[in-house]
Amino acid sequence: MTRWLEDEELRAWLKLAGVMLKLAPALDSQLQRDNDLTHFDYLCLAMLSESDDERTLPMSELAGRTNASLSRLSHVVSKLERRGWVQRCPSPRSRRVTLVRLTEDGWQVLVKAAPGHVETVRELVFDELGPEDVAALERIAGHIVERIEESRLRSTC
Amino acid sequence: MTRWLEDEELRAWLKLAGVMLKLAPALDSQLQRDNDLTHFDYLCLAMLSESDDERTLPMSELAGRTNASLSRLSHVVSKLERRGWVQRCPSPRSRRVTLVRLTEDGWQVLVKAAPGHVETVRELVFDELGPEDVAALERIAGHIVERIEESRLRSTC
DNA sequence: CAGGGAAAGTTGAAGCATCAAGTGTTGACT
DNA sequence: AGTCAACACTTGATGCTTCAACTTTCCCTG
Repeated sequence: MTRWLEDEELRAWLKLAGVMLKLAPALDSQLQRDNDLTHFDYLCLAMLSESDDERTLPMSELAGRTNASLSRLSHVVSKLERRGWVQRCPSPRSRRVTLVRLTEDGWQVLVKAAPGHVETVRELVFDELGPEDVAALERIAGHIVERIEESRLRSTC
Repeated sequence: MTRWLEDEELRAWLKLAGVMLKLAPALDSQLQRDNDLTHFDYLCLAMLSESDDERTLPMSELAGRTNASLSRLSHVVSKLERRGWVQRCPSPRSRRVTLVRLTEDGWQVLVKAAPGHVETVRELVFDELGPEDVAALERIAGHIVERIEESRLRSTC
């Protein structure tokens, strides 16, 4: 008794799949070429830079803000730490959380990479998109993200 | 002289990034668990099944329809061929194209996997999305995909 | 028709992501 | 005070993706 997708839905779905399959590689490719960074690397640095306290966040918090699993984040933080852009340190609050801090070098890398990345995002997404489209995009994407989170909750209970 | 993103744009962008980072893994996870398939594996089988002639397509055509590089596709087709779900054969038209054909076994796998996958897509994306949202999604996603393709053209010329 | 360049595909290596299993830590309940 | 489940990670193995290099085949242009 499967409810198949309507024509309209199917077309929208194929386009959305196209975005998933093409946008991430496109962003990766620009950042990799110009700054030897993954889009996910960039996100980590950016989220740390925007945290209030000393550019520092607990692993789980950073995982939440970057939409990543703790495992994925741990591997990436190790890489960034090897490059000296980030530093792990114990939390004074609890011995099971480890804090990640953006170093000065990491901040410089971010400052250097940001303009090109933002330019790419503008070019691929926002240029020629009217304000009502931006609003619709935020609404729809937000809705999808919420549904995914709800569904994860349901499956782990 | 970087034109940074407006507040509205930034919020929309973070949500869209969330979709990229969460939706693909969510789809992969369901298909992997229930059918030992990647979302990209599924797309390949599905695109072959919908081709007119004998469930057969040239590699490049399939790469186009699945938004993948030829290299990525080649590796995946090798895997699917090992499992007996797909078969490579030479094209009668030209000796440099290789055709990929969906086998009966591959068709059965697709038939078995489809309901669960469609159900997941409904649950994560389309349920509770009005018709005008679906239309907006198609329009916006289509726009982004176009811009990515244009930008690839520009950079290879 | 000869050569050169582009197109179609394959391959191997390197880097990423995911999964499952592990360690230590904490809070809650008895 | 002791136990036990849940939390916050980390690690190593496996599989997937990308990248660069390569082969074949085709087309075009002089």
